[in-house]
Amino acid sequence: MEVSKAEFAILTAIWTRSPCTAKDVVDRLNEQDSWHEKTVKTLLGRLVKKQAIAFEKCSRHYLYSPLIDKDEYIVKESDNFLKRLFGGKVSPLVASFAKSEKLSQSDVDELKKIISDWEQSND
Amino acid sequence: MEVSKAEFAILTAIWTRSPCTAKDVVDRLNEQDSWHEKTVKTLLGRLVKKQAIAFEKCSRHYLYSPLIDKDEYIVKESDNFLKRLFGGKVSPLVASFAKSEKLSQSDVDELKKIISDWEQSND
DNA sequence: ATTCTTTGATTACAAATGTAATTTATAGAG
DNA sequence: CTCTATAAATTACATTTGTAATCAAAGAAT
Repeated sequence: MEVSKAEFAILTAIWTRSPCTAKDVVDRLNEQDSWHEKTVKTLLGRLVKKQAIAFEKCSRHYLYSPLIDKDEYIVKESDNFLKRLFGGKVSPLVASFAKSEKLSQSDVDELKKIISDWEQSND
Repeated sequence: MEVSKAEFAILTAIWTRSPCTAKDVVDRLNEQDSWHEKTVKTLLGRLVKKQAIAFEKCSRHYLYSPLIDKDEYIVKESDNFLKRLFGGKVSPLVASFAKSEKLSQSDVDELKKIISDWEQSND
């Protein structure tokens, strides 16, 4: 199942805290960018149709909840992306970032931590 | 400037070796997947219109070349992707991969190499 | 109970995308 | 010099996407 970029933004807002109303989603999104309420409603409908989210009626308004797991979805998306651009591996992406001076010391520190944790659990 | 996924596949084939003919692109793509010649021609046309590639006539057929730099484009795309899904940083992506058991020993080795190179040039 | 207001449902619509078929021009064959 | 095969240009068309406006139903206010 595929969600578009705009739909993904909606989904992210729902992942943040759910169940939530359409209004909640609009408000949450508008902390960052400006979304028209009608647009958000449309996208919520599309996400429901795609079975990415579900809703339950609560008197006059709906409460939306995710049907797909955030981590799972994000890993799948990342995997697709890496396949398209980097032969499916993370390191070429990191290398590319390093090469274009987009790695900070804190990025590197975090990477080192991730690696040491990985090594810890892979002995 | 934006290129779609299908257009990106074409562009990648052109980056591999250029200048090259439409036929070259089709052949190169068909080593992996199956692309219809007409589809490839359409996409070449769209890439020309977007000024992502250029062509020069060589008697009856065209020779295509990229107008945008591969590394630059890939970094920009990666940056956009990371912004959308990971707050713009690489480490959360790597962490996500680690968590879902998608990191191999060789990936980790490569990451360590990238990090040590980075530290070398950032003292 | 009737009207207003809010919220979900339906409809709209252009641009982008994937996927090709048809038309046209032209280099090469005879 | 004419005909044909091939490559590029043009046209096609359904689907997806972004972005809303309009329609309809159901509580809330009076």
